[in-house]
Amino acid sequence: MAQKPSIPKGTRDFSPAEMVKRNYIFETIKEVFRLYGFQPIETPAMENLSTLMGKYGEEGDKLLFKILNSGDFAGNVQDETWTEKNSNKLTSKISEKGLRYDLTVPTARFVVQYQNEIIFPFKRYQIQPVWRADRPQKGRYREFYQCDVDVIGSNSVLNEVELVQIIDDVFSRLKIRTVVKINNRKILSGIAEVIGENNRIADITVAIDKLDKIGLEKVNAELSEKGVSSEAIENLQPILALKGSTAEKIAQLENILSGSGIGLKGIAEIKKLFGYLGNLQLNTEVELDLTLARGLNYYTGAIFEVKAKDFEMGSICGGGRYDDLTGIFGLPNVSGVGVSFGAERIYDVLLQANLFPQHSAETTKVLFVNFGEREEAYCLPVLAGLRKMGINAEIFPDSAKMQKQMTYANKKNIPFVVLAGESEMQAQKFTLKNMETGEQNSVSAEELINILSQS
RNA sequence: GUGGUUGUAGUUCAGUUGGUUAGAACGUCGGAUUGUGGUUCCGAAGGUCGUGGGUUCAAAUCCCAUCAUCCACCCCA
Repeated sequence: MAQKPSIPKGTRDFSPAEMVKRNYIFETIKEVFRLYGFQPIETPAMENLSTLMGKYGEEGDKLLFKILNSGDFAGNVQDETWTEKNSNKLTSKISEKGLRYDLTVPTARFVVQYQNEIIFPFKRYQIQPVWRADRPQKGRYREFYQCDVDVIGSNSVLNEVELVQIIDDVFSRLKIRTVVKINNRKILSGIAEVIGENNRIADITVAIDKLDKIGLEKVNAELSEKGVSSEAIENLQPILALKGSTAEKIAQLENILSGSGIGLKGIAEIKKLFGYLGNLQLNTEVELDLTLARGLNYYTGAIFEVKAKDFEMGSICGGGRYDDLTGIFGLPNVSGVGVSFGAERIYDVLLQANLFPQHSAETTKVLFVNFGEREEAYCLPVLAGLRKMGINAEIFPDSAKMQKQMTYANKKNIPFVVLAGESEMQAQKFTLKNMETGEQNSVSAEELINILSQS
């Protein structure tokens, strides 16, 4: 046996059966995006490293896949650069491109680059793979798809409302019961301000984020370890302990944050958002969750996270608002708000719950068994008629054994088989077999098309 | 980046204190069945035991190295 071929760690092949399922998710998501007026863009798999570096923090830079320069990349490097063995320095000499790490930064680049052509507010969606040189583990890959939908260039809370509607719409169609958790960065900033730790927002939010994971005590321990004063931690306790309905939480927070301008601004936004959402007939639950911080530190307003009920699984969708999306590329004061659907995790949920449709537009509906040349000729016009009606149909290309052809239909999960041999030809009929019930009928060409276009 | 796990047939895995020719299930192919699949029965093909070295009369089994894999942590989707 020759050496077994393989693919890089953390990457995957997708079989036809898997692609049918994946496309079901992507198509459902796209349909909903279009329904709200979003249009697709695509950007290249690779970006200039100058576009990517420094946008994801120090960790992120390490997790970027870098592309070796073409040609004689080593020739221009000075000897001392090699011998110094400083990877960072060396990298900049031999690599100037990298694989995209997410879709947000390329979109920001896109907006800045085409700012004079883009119609604002820019409502775009983008479904493409991204790459991270992370160490893969369960449910985490080095190549995976992101399904982003964003509105860029509008500060209106109406966008947040519509994003929640989109989330509701998508998961209703996929039949996944969800709860949408919402928070606001300004409230978190307000909290930091009120407890007197203005510039420790990052540490505080990261710690708060872990509240339901590691518990109150460990969060407090982590906070003091990070250098947050014990007084501030003390002041934080009533906030962490907030209970009750969203409306009740908001009322209490309004009180607590009365001394913080930014905090009150956040309250106002949240109030408006929940006010709108309250009047909509949503299937999903929506709640204010102050422990929701998300690691990304560029969010400045609303923060979203969607969890699947009935499943032990991380979030299946998340996002938020960032007020200065494009500033780093030289276009300040452009706000963006969006969410990203986690296709891989949604796939796992649908698979576990057996929620994928049995047959889709991408599977064959009917197979014609091949009995020989004369029979082939007899079948071809009907086959063409079926396809004209938009029915996926195929004929087995060789007059192989019947058993083999039936097995083929069975494995491809084709629901109908047509048998047309000598006796059928004589009677100008076709035998239509239902592969699920085993039942079969003799029908004319016209009836065949009628039956298949209706079932 | 840190810690651990496992590498045996296409796949999932057995394989005794080291001992003759390395097994099973599923899958594949063929047959029972020249026009009937998914359920039955019979048969066949398929392995340099991840790779390299060492210990031994003898290694899938013990030791070392190396590569790969999966899992957890950090972080994230």
